[in-house]
Amino acid sequence: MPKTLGDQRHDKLISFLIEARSEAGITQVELAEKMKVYQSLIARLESGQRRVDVVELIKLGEVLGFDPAEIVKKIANMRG
Amino acid sequence: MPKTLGDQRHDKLISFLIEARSEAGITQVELAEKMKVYQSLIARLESGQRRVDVVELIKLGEVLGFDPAEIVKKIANMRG
DNA sequence: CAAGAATATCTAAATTTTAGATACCTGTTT
DNA sequence: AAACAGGTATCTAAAATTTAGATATTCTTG
Repeated sequence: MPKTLGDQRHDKLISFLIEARSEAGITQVELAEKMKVYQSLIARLESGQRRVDVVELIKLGEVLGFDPAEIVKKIANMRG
Repeated sequence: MPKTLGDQRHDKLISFLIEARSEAGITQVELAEKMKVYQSLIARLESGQRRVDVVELIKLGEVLGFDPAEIVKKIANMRG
């Protein structure tokens, strides 16, 4: 298992991303298409088996319509 | 070379991180110690050969004393 | 220019990520 | 209840990335 994983903040990030996709009303397959990756990758991402890099978070924000800085602010205030 | 690399936003992120360490007045070795990684890893990071994950950015903010949300906001407003 | 500090580069091993296939739900239709 | 469908999760092997550690290079500053 990757390293940053298991960190509370990573978990929070993940649940935020899942929520964001849900609110955007699109499926993993659709999100994958827009991000030009495979659905299995999105599944792994959302199940916390993969880290999210900063630029990727920004891209996800563009696709799903959320403000990446917002979520960073939220999770930054948690204890690791 | 990693994927997100070469992205303008990644480059901007990197230069911000370098600047932040410089302002914090610590060396790569010291930063590495605080982050519990090797100096070579910090060097790779700062030379843009490695992605920065979201939780890592937050930790860097804690160690170097910057607001991670701030930098995300800044670079999010650039074109990829 | 020498000495030391700081940063960069290299390599091989370890870890992680990926595509692609396939399996697993959870409804729904017949 | 069986067959189907849409959506998500899991598996595997290959590809890509990351890492530690060693070593080299590049500053500084006396």
